[in-house]
Amino acid sequence: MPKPARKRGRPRAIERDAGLDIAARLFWERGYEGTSTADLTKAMGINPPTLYSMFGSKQELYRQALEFGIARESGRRMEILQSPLPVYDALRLYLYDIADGDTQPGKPRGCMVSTAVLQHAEENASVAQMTAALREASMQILKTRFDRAVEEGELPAQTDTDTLARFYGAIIQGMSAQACDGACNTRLKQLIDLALTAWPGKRGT
Amino acid sequence: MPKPARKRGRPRAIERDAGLDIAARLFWERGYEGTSTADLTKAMGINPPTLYSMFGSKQELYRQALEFGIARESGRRMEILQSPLPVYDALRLYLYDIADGDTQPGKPRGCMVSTAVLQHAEENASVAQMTAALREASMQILKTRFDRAVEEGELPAQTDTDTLARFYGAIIQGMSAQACDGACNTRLKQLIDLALTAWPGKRGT
DNA sequence: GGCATTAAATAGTGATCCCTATTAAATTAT
DNA sequence: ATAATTTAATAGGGATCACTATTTAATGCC
Repeated sequence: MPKPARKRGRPRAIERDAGLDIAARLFWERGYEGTSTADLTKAMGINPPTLYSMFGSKQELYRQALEFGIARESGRRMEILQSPLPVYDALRLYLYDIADGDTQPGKPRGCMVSTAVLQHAEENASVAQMTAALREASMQILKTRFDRAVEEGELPAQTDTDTLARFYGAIIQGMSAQACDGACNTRLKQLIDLALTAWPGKRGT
Repeated sequence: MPKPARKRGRPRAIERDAGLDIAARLFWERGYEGTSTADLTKAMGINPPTLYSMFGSKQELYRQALEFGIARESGRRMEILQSPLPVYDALRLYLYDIADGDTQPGKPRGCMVSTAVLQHAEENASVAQMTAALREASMQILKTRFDRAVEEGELPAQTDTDTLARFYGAIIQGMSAQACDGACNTRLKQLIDLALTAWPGKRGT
């Protein structure tokens, strides 16, 4: 019989996911260096030892908060990108979804990863490497999708899929920067529409 | 007779411009929040009171360092953009120059402005506003050049010059982010070349 | 040399940084 | 009730943060 599964011992003051949600939001808005552990404990309603026993360290909490925040979006975005649609349309919807993420009402502007920890103190180099790796991975996902499109004859065989992926990666990063600066959803999508005119074979050639 | 013009009183330990050069480099590499006043005084070889008497505050020093750093490039870039070349060629050379700036050997990666102070602590909101205003201004410069091209018949009358400017602004911001992550000069220029295929009227239509 | 001037260095300030040794509280099992 | 277990809170440590009141040094002019 599965009992209420209530472990013995003092109950947690906050669930792990609830803590990660709060941390993700703070790091997202203020960045890694701009968010203090005092900010985090205060927002979670806990004291420092609780934070450290739950998450280990500030850096480790950031890693987990990134993972948590990404997990919420990656499923939907993968579905969009790997859908049976033509690769061009899948890419367009994928970029639109990112633009929506950059401009959600009641949430921080921009992307949690695209423009995070670019310039940083030396002591935070390993944190910067985390976000850089995530950016690289997201461009690899695009490249892999484009490679498949080449294999399936949707793109010319000589297409430079790597540059194509890094180009749309740059658009994603630029959108995040402009969203941080206050750009609205419509503007970001105008940007996407223009960027899509660089797609191989569009507009003649 | 113009004497050596040596003022009386104790000579400065470091000239203002030399100090700004060092500050610009540090802020460029580590960002505003990642650079401490101790970093700055140590690199300049001075003590805190000297820094504060010369520059006022950390924020004020950042403002002056940005101004100093921008002044070194803006002249050349304006010449490129306002040259008698066709606007498309001027834009290409302009973007190439920025790519070169993002990947100078022996200098920090990326751009001092394009990806600076995007996420930040609340207390640094006014600093973020400074860099945001500089980004906005640089896109306005592009738009103004494109507007002129429309007037001179180089671009179709119905061209959305604002979106066009924000699109190449996004490319500039994306290049800076990717340069921070280690992208080389060649990669950035491949990106530019692809972005230029979105230029109105290129590749048919 | 002595004075006025200018800018430096000394030696800190209180606040905040990330983090922790220790103690107290809240729960289930006996 | 008592014990065992699990987690939270108290209280503070050492380092660093941006910044400054005060004193000292280095120059040109007389």
